[in-house]
Amino acid sequence: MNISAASKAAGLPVKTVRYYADIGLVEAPSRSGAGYRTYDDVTVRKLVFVRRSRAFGFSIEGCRELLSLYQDQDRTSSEVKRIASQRLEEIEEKQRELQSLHDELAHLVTSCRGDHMPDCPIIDYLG
Amino acid sequence: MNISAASKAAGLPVKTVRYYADIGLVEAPSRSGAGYRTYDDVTVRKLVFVRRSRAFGFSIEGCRELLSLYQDQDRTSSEVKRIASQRLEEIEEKQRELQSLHDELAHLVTSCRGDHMPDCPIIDYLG
DNA sequence: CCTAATCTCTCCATTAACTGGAAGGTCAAG
DNA sequence: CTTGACCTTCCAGTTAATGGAGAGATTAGG
Repeated sequence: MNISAASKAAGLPVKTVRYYADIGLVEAPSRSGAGYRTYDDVTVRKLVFVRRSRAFGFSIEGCRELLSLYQDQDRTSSEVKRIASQRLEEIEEKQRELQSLHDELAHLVTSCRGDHMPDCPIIDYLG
Repeated sequence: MNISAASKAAGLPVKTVRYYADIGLVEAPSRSGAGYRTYDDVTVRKLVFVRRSRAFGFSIEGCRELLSLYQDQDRTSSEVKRIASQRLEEIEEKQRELQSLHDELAHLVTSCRGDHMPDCPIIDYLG
């Protein structure tokens, strides 16, 4: 499988597929005579794994950790659960931040008349 | 006012204060004989303005735009409101994303037993 | 077999918004 | 006069890719 086929199979851009091998997130693929990367199904499955993990907002380092559990026959589900719970808490923290940001900004936007006059509670608040 | 005083007054790190002048977000401060930056109240107020705008998640370019409205006597509140509303929508979009992420991950975490066995619905989902 | 289009390669630069650190000059206190 | 705090510039690094140049490889059509 050349890189563009792997890219399609994994649902990731070609550049990203190369990048993930460059940083050692997945193993470097073997090369054809002309130096073309040749991907196998195992690596493609890891790429898919990384794509899904990234979609949950895991950092590359987090993906590295998850990948090693993915490949570890002796893992315990509690290890995985711990990592996922941690990420869940980060998401919840972010949600709280965003909520208060939202409420404050929404309040300001509501109180702004939005007319042709310069007076503006939003600007007043910021300044 | 030397940079550390301005930094404290603005509530921003010294490095950031320098940076904001470097990128032309606020005007470059005058210099003392020895080359020390000397800040005045007007610039400090703009730095505060930028800090608050950044806290709402406005990009530097967004801050630039807001700052120019801040200083524009002929602005209309509708311009400000438009920009703020736009940011509000971005926040809401982000909230929706985060919510579905949260729900999906929470579901997985809940369904994972978190014991000493390797079987794990989280890993299964990702792989 | 030739050519044009498509793939692929490597390497370098860029993005956003800072942050960290090195090497060195300045200033105020004791 | 020295110590320590403060200031300067410049360069590098952070995250996770992405864009592009320039060059080689492969494939499809004629």
